[in-house]
Amino acid sequence: MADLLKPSDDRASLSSNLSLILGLVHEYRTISRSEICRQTGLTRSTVAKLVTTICEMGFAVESGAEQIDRVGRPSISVEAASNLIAISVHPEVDYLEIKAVSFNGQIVHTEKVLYPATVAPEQAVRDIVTLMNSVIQVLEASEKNYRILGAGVIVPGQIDSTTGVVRQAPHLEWFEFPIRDLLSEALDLKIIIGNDASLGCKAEITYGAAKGASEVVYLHGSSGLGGGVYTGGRALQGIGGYAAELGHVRISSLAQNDYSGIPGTLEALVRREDLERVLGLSQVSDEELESTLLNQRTSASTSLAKKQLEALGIGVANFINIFNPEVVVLAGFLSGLYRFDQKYFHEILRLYTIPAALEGVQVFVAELGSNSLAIGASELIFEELIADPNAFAQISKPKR
Amino acid sequence: MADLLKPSDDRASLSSNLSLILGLVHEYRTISRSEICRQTGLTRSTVAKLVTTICEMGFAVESGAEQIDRVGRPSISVEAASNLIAISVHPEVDYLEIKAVSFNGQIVHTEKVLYPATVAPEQAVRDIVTLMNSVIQVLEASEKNYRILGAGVIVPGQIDSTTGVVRQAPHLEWFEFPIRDLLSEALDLKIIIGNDASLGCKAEITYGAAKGASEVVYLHGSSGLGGGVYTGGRALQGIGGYAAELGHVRISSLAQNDYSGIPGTLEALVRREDLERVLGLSQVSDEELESTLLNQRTSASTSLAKKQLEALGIGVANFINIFNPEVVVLAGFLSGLYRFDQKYFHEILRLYTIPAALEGVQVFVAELGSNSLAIGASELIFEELIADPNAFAQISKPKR
DNA sequence: GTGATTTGTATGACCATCGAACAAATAGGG
DNA sequence: CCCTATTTGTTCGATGGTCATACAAATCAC
Repeated sequence: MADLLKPSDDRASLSSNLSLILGLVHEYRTISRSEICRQTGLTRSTVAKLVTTICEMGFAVESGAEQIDRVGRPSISVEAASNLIAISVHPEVDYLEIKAVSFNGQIVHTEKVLYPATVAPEQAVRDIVTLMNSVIQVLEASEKNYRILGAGVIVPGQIDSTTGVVRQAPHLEWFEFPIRDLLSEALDLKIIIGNDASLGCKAEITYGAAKGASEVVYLHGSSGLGGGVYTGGRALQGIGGYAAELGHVRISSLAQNDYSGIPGTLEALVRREDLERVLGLSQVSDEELESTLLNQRTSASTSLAKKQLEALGIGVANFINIFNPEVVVLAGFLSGLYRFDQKYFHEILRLYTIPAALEGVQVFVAELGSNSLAIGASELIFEELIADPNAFAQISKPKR
Repeated sequence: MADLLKPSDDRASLSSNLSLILGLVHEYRTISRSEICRQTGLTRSTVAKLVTTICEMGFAVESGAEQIDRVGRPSISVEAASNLIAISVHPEVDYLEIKAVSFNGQIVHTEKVLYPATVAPEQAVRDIVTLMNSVIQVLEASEKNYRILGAGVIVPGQIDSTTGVVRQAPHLEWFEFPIRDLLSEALDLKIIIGNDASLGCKAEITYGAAKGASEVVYLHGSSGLGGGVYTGGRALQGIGGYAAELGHVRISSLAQNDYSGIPGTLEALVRREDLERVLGLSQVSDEELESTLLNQRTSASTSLAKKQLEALGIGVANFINIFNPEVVVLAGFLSGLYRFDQKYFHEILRLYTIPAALEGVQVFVAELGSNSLAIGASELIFEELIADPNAFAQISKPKR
């Protein structure tokens, strides 16, 4: 049970209709007041009052009416503020990338550093701090009156989001590293960390291939194989936040290990590097890998791709039986693998799923490109804003 | 997005604090007003008013103070009404059982019919109607002023709960059978159908081994192998309600099929009938099976049990990686299998899980015995009452 | 222009909840 | 046995978010 439930807030994140509307404004970037009425079921008077509040708080602006061509008085448009910024921080094996994302979904600034070799986490933190300071300087120098709300860190590995500790990120070789506190101390900024695949999933649901879906299984293939799951419109967290480790699900009796040392798992059987090797590639982008895979089919590459597709299909079939999702999103190099032979993939699904669970499922490739993770990371911060706008309001509203 | 969101109701089931309190009363059977204040965070005045409303509606009664031995004025106890009844209906291969469950959790009446052979679904419906009428008659003859709110049907198979259709129940040999509408028409009663394992899971979470846990994986082994999952305190449904088919998750490359024709799944590898055969038993209860398994260990039975335990362990390990649950509940004959060699089972878990996901997990055997499913089915009805008490209030409250 | 339609605005009313003040009921100590 | 501290129930006025109503404004179609 909820130990201490304050009067008006329900257990969910949307404490009030203020949050509800603010969320809509953020989601749609710009939305008319009448549309807000329709979506929320609130009356015009209530919406008017709440929208005014949101604008007074500086989270949105009312602009002149937009849509025409319809009978009736045109409705006022509400636009998400463009000066509210959440920063996404993405440390990877061979680079460090920082992007500034505005509340209305624009990437307003990007900085990137390439790493020739793996760096220790302490060094990475130092690099993040210098790069962040540079970003902050640029933003503050602008005339647009930017306001930085916080930063979301994209971690390719298992994290404890409540403590802000990276538990293990095998590729980065980070283990039990308290990155959140280190960063928030050094930068005096709200920091939230998130798993890379979960953030990609969040972004695809909010703005991409799975837009609006409430039951989503997302699989992201890069060097490893990560996953994200939404059920009932909420991210699958688990008790410690380690849920949705879909790459480490065992689907075969084979002895081949994955990066976490578990044999016969999806990650052990569907490997980007094996595809690269059989195609004679190395260090290529997902797009290059895909085009080579699709256009230069050899018997060796076809055989491998089909083997991987079968494994992927069995894995996805399991997830369909488990989650009965509305949408399955394949991201990273999995998009290309899927496009290699969609028909075969769907055959595998039919073979290994309960018919009832399969029937509503749609399989999509990811839509959002390189900004997907950054947008997901920015949502970490913006979700907090939306859940409790008052905490972020600059001008404290006059008491009475 | 919620299409039409009425002012005060949030998207969750708990529309108001009235529901919140009614849910507490139901969960605790009897709870003091001061305890309600603590649990909800509402003020005494508000709780007083809401509790009065609940009592006026006939869903609870206020009895004299109970607890003593503490300083201060003793708090008034609120008891869930004992005359509100939800009926559970359980058609199985070899029997049909109906139980009447009161709002305060008592089984007030039971009727059971044995089936020598499988019956057609149409015949089963006729039997249910006659048996239900008998139950209704008994209850109405009582002086306790029983009020039947509806019936929950326990289905051992896949169902569409929104349409009330049994999609496929292989053991019963029921396919695409609209049992809800047939029953509600014949009985003029609210009918809700649920999957057996999901209902068992619900019961164990509300009153059993997983009490109070929000992230639970439940596995029930009988003739087949069913599952139930709770995440974020809510049942995993999926888009069509077919989620949590944990028995049909493939974990091995073996060719052995399960009841749904999928090879290498948990259900195909962990089979009650195989255990019975190796022990020279047939048609025994779970308790008998367990005691024989534990006390008469032969090399053949040990080898089989260990093989099954390994398969079960791999399956559960997968679910741990996927859900990062707080509690795993093993029910049916799986309890006995687990008790056969817990240590071995946990070794398997360590082998096939991500350490971070495993660390918070507790494995329990089911606590509730034969009434578990009936209680889960009754919850189907009582949850509706709790979500919208006004719809069930007999005396329409005076308008002003 | 006129009417129909849709939306914004202003105002009063409603209702759930809070907060404060007081009464009631208990335990423990002198 | 009375007094105090503590906890809870009760009452009543205040608050604040939302609704409903009436009216004004802005657009289209004729």
